[in-house]
Amino acid sequence: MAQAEVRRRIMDAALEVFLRDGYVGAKTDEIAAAAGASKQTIYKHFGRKEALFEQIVLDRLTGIDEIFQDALRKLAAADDLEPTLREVARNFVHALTRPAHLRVRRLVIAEAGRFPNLGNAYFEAGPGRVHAALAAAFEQLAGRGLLRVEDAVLAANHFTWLVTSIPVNKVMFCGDEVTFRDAELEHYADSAVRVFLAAYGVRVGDQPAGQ
Amino acid sequence: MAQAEVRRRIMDAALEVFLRDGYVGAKTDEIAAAAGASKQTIYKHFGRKEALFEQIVLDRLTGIDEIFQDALRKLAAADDLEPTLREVARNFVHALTRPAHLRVRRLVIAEAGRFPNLGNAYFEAGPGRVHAALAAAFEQLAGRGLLRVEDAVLAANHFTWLVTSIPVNKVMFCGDEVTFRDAELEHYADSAVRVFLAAYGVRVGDQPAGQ
DNA sequence: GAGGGGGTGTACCGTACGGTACTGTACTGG
DNA sequence: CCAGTACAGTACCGTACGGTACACCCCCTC
Repeated sequence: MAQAEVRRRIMDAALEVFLRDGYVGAKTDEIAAAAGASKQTIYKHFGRKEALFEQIVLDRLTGIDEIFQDALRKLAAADDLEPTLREVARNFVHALTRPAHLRVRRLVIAEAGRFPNLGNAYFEAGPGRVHAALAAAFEQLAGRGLLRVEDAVLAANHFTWLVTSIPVNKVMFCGDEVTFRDAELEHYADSAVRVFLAAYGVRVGDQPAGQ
Repeated sequence: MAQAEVRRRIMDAALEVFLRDGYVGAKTDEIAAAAGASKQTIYKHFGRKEALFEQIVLDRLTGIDEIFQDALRKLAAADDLEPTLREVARNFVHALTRPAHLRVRRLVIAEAGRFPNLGNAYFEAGPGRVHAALAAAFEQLAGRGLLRVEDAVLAANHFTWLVTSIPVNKVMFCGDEVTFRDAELEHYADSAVRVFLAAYGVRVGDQPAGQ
C-alpha cells in the first residue's frame, strides 16, 4: 500500500514547486520530476492541476490554529497577565514567521484572484480562527477584571497585528531570504504587549471591570 | 507626437491585465488588444515582457508617500495632538484601502519571488518612506513633550499597522470585491489612535518629556 | 511629393506546457 | 500461476504564448 506515500511525495514536491513558481509558473513535468513520480500518476490522483493546487493549500490549513489553542486556554485562566501575554506573543511571532508559514501565505495571497475560495478558506482557518479564540480569551479576562475590553474581536485584531505585522510584512515584500534573530522577534513581541496593555490593561485607579 | 500617449495607453492596459492575471498569466496579445495597440509597438517601446512589467510597477511607486508628507508636517507642528493624529489615521486608512493601491500591493507580493528588486523597491518607496516620515514627526512631538517615544521607528510601525492591518489583510486574502464603508474605516482609524495614544501619549502626571 | 518615423494588422516561428495514450514492470492476493 | 493494480517512462496531441517579420498606412516635414 504505497499509494498514500506516493501521494504524499507528490504533494510535497508540488508544494515546493508551487511556492517557488506560483500556480501558473509551476510545470507539472517539473512536479513529477521533483516527486520522482510519473505525470500519469499525478493525474490519476488529482485529475487536474487546479485540483492538485487546491488540495495542497487546503492540506496546509488544517490545524494551523491548534498550536495556539492550549496557549490561549492558559491565557484565559491566567492570573499573572503580563508575562502570560508576553509568552503568547512570542509564541505567535515565532510561529508566524516560520518560512513554512510565510511562503504559503504569500502563495495564497498571490493566487487569491485565481482561487478566491482558497483565499477565504485561508483567512478563515488562519487569522479568523486565531482572532476568534483570542477574542474569547480576552472576554474571559475582561470578565475577571484583568482587561478593559469593549470590542473583543477588535482587541484581538490589534493584538495580533501589533505582534506580527512588522516581520510578516517585511517578508511579504522582501522574500524568504529575510530572516530574523530570535532577540529581534521577541523585541517585537514584548513591545507589542507593552502597547496592548497600555490600551487594554487595567491600571491602578480603574474600576474593576468598567468600560 | 502621440508617442507618449500610446505608451501611456499601453501601460494602463498592461497594468490592468497584470493585476487581473499576474505576471505569468498575462498575455501580451491581450495587453495589446486592451490598449488598442499593436503588439509590435509594445515590443518597440519595452523590449521584453519583463521590462514592461517592471516599468509599470515602478511607475506606480513614484509619489506614493507625497500624499502624506503635508499631513505629517502638520502633525509634527500640531498642538492639539489627538484630533490631528486621528485625521492622519483616517487619511492613511482611506488612502491605503483604495483598490488602486491594494491591487498593486497584491501584485507586488505575488511577484516578489520572480522580481525581488521590485519587492524591495515597493517596500522602500511605500511603507519604508511612510515609516521614516512618521518617525520623524513622532520625534519632533516627543521633543515637544507631546509624546512618549523611545524608538520612533518602532512607534511609527505600530501606528501604521494598527491603523491599516485589519482592512488591508482582509483584502489581501479575500480579493478586491471586499469593500469597506467609510464609517467602518474611520472606526478602525479612531480605535487605532486610541490604542496608540494609550501607549505613547502623555498622561496627566507624567513628567514632560520623560521615557 | 518624397521620405521617414511611428503606428496597425496579421501572419508566422519556436517552444513549451497541460493533459492523454501506450507500453512495460513490479508487486500483491488468491 | 494468474489477474489485477499501481506505478514509471515516454511519446504524443493540441493549443497557446513570447517574440519577430512583413506589409501597409498615416502624418509630418522639408
